[in-house]
Amino acid sequence: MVGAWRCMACPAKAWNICRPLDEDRLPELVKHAAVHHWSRRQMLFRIGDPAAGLHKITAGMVSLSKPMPDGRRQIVDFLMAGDIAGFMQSGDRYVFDCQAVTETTTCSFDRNGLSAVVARHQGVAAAMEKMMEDRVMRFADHMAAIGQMGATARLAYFLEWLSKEYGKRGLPAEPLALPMSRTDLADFLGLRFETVSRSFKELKDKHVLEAVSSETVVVTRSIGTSRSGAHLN
Amino acid sequence: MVGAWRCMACPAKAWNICRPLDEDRLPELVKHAAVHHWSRRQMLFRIGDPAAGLHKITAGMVSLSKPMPDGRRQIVDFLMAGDIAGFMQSGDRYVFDCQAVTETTTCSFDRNGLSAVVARHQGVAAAMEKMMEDRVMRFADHMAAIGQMGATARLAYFLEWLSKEYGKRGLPAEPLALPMSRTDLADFLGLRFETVSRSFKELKDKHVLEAVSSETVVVTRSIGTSRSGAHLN
DNA sequence: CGGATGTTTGATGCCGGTCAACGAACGTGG
DNA sequence: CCACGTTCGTTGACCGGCATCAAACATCCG
Repeated sequence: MVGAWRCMACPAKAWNICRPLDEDRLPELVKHAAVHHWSRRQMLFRIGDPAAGLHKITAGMVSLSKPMPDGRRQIVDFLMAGDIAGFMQSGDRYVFDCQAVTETTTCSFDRNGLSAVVARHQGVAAAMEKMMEDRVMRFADHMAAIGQMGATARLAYFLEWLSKEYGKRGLPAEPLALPMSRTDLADFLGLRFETVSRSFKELKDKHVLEAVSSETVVVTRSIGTSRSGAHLN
Repeated sequence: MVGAWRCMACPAKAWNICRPLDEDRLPELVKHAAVHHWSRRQMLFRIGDPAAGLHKITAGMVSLSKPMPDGRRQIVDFLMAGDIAGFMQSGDRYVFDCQAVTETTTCSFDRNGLSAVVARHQGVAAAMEKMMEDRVMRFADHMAAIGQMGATARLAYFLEWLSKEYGKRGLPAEPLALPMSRTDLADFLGLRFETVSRSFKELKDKHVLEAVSSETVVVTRSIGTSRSGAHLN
């Protein structure tokens, strides 16, 4: 349970379901919410778990993934401040694994409570719908990247996306923080972690990137227009 | 414009937006609809076109795809009887290319007219939402297949999916019709058409398939459990 | 029949997967 | 504080799967 006064300081207040609610209405939503904190690698939920609630990320990053029968996994998305994890469900079960990539705080909503708010506020319902649409389009883009691009181009596409996401949230994109491991990145891009590492090297050699550290880089040339690695695959 | 009496014979009546409407309510929806016919390879709409309407497929098959800057394309989905193309939009523009794979007939709805019906009927709104959810999950599955599976496993996964889709619609799944070209299949699976052809051969050699013709096969062994080609990639 | 289109099959090469070794960063315990 | 183990990222060597280039074949249709 959260006091609505807290929301005024919440960095995710300006996004999706909270955005359309003014100070008077916010308590309706907030009374169904609780702040949670998750440590690195902790699972927020697993595929097949009863879909207890939705987690709106207020800080940090989580991954959504599908495990494969042979132990591999496909990370389908990285979610950041303002995004909501767990609103996708089949029956009343979660359909993805959700794992904290960094230390993460969430504002977690009871499903039924949120449904009530959605039913009462057109703006909130529209926000939910828009999130779903955005996710479909994003999945399609990602699918196209994995299906059609070579390794280096996939990485470039990812860096460009990440940079934009940081920009939307007012986070610094230069240097660009890469909080996820090489393995996470590989599972996201449909590659092995060694290949991800080599692709970083190629971007550095082509002077598209400068490495500050293994988890921070500076993009020195516009990736989208440089067509870097676009000849691959 | 369609007479509601026609709907009684429509094979797609039992799906999504038409399903929740009884004979009395159907005309509300139908007055915004028009039957269209599309020939093989014809574009229903292109990415970036003003999103004029939604096309509910009553017979045939269409592909949804994203063109890449270098001329390649990623087919993100094949839609069949009962599915709706064109409800995904960014602003008021279509976000995919939609092309007829086979001769196709659609029942096409004016967007504003449909919106009015959606606003008035909870069942129709729920149907739209469910379609969106299903698409997200399907895209995630497809992404995982492309990202994690080898060529032959991807093909097997596709055949299994197609078989199920036919089953849902009461279409014969044995023999299994493959109306799309090898190129379409390649664009869907993130492969080249030669590789698709070779993967078919491998499935035949492993006695998972029997080829009736190049566009009709018989699945002789359960693909899902055979783990065919699952060792690849 | 001849041309266009689509599928199969072969030969070859390269991208990325696999296996392995090494180094950097970090935490723990002596 | 340093020795040690663990985890993660990098780099190298090698190889296999898929792309590429090419040719033969099948099917359809004017």
